Amino acid sequence: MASKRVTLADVARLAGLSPTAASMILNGRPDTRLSQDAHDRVNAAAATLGYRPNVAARGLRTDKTRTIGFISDVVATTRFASGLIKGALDAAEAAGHVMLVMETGGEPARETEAIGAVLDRQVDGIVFATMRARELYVPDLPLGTNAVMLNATNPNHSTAVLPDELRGGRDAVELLVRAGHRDGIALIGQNDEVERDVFRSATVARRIAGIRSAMADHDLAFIAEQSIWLWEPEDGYLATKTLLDTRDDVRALLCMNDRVAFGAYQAIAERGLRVPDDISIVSFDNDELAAYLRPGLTTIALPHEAMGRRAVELLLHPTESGEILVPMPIVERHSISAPSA
Amino acid sequence: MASKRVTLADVARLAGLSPTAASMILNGRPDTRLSQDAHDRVNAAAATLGYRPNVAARGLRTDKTRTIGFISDVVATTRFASGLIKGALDAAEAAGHVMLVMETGGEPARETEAIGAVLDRQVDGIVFATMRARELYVPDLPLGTNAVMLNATNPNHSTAVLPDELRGGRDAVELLVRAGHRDGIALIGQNDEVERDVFRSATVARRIAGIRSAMADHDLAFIAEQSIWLWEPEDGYLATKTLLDTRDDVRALLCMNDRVAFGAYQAIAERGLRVPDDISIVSFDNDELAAYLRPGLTTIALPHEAMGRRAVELLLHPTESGEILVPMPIVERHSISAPSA
DNA sequence: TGACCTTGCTAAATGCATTTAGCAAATTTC
DNA sequence: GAAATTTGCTAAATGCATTTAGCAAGGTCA
Repeated sequence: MASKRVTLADVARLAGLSPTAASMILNGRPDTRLSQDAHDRVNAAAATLGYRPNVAARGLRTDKTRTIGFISDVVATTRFASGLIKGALDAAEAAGHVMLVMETGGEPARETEAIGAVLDRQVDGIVFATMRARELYVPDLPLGTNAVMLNATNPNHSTAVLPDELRGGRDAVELLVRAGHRDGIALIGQNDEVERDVFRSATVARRIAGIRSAMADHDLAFIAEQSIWLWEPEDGYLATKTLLDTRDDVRALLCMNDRVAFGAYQAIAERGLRVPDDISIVSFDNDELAAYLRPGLTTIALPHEAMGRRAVELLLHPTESGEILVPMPIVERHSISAPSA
Repeated sequence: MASKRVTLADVARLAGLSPTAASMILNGRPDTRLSQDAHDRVNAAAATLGYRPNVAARGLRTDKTRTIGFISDVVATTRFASGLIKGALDAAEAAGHVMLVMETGGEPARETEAIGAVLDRQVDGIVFATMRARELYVPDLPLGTNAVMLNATNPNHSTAVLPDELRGGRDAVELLVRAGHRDGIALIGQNDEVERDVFRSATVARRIAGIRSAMADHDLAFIAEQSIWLWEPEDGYLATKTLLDTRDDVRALLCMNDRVAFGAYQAIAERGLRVPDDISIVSFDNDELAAYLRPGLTTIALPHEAMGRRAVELLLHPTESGEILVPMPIVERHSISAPSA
């Protein structure tokens, strides 16, 4: 039959002391005047019995549960941003916390329910994450609940961990320029809606702002901008196909993400051209696809894991607030070469 | 200032009744003899105050927390199997439970720690998941803790949710046969280690067993078997390239997974051949890649979400035990056609 | 009218760890 | 040697919901 749980009282009894003493010793209370002998006896007793404090009972008293809530729209669900969870999980584990994961599909009702559910379990804080960085609706939280936004922003909760897209956008252009590209650069995935922000993402607008500012700094202009609404492989394929139908002076493609670049590869191959000899490509995200492509795709990575980690660290130790910008690593593979003469 | 939590006592006071009455009414106890009037007053009071039971306090008493533990090696982490989590999360939400997610990287020490952590939080049950279905080491659990294996097996915990790979393997062959393929079928990804099982996966051995049995039923034989160790795009590319170098009668490829098939597409395109006109391809997993490929890849899907859902349902309502085989859906896209004459 | 139910409700115990208040013995201080 | 500290430890309260045991008022049966 199920062996009963070992309680603090059991430990105290075995050590020949009161639960009070046992509690103080096991929690390492500093000012206590308990003897060394008492310490030894309690520690020994706890060890022999394999004592583990009941988190519920402790939480009832202290309001701390070493548990954090991770509420996201579709992060866990989708393969795109699962790095956010991984990073958060790592940081939580490192801090001796566990994570309650919830998905709301972005629906306000489920979101409210999710917040209630984690609050009922007295979480020490909540991370709100979104897949595509955007302004997130967050119902009022009881005062004193701390929260951090992950890949999201919200007017009521200023601490937000975001990728440094402005810098990332600049880096993508720099990569091309440094390889010698000046003419024949086209942009695939430009999108007014995105530039005007809001709908899709709070940060992708910055990506393109970075791109444009770096282009301007180098006195360059795109020879074409293929605007597409969705950024899936199919869209990238079509846009690139159209582009190649129209012009024959394309030497480099700046794709708004790796899935678009994936489609661009297909269109380029179909035309009998080669990456990077005929056309260089640089892109964003460092999706798993980027490594699978032949040749490997050079891309500016979305630092999902680092962001997830940072969010949890900030939740547990709020050392700074406001927008925390995490650098986007440059992942160089083989899709960029010097332009052919 | 932080508004105090509303407790059951508050509700009782407002309703002019004892906490006992309030508790019984809110929990819908059947045999109670409390008046309709009392019911109404308590419900009204709970509603006006926005009362939410403290899960820790309740758990202390009842040992039920409406929380389940999801312990995996690298499932959350990796994009491959995130569907397992999604399905589990859905089922948990549907049952009014929340999920504590932990990742152990497959390390026994972290695994033991994770089990301790979720047990400390009095979870109602634990789902143990692995990315690649395999026999999973699970430290002893206190008796009475229920557990189900997800995409994994374990001698001590018989309830295991697995994909029906045997059937899936057969279906892949059927797809080819039904399209008219009899000759010129090659297998990419055969691997003795896998067939002998254990190391890689408890279920992939069944996949290939299914393939072989269906081939035998139709009196067919592979014209070639390219054995590869890893099943990544690069490996599939190389294996297919080698195959095409050796023979020119290849009409159909049975790839052990979509990443291998992805590599096969690359090798086929490089040779100036076309899918499916020159070579049909069928594969396994229904990785996101499968939809991105041109033409779309027909594949036997790993039913991750359905599996995750099933595992949680079984954990909460153990209606059956042993191996629960979840069917692998056939996802038909455009990589199979009748063999050219 | 007295024994026995019902009905409608509540007091108090319980689960477990933490924490406040404080007691008794030993030691120090003047 | 009496008063004041210090040392070492504990009783009891607390947080919150659930649950067992049982009470008082009104009704029924004979």
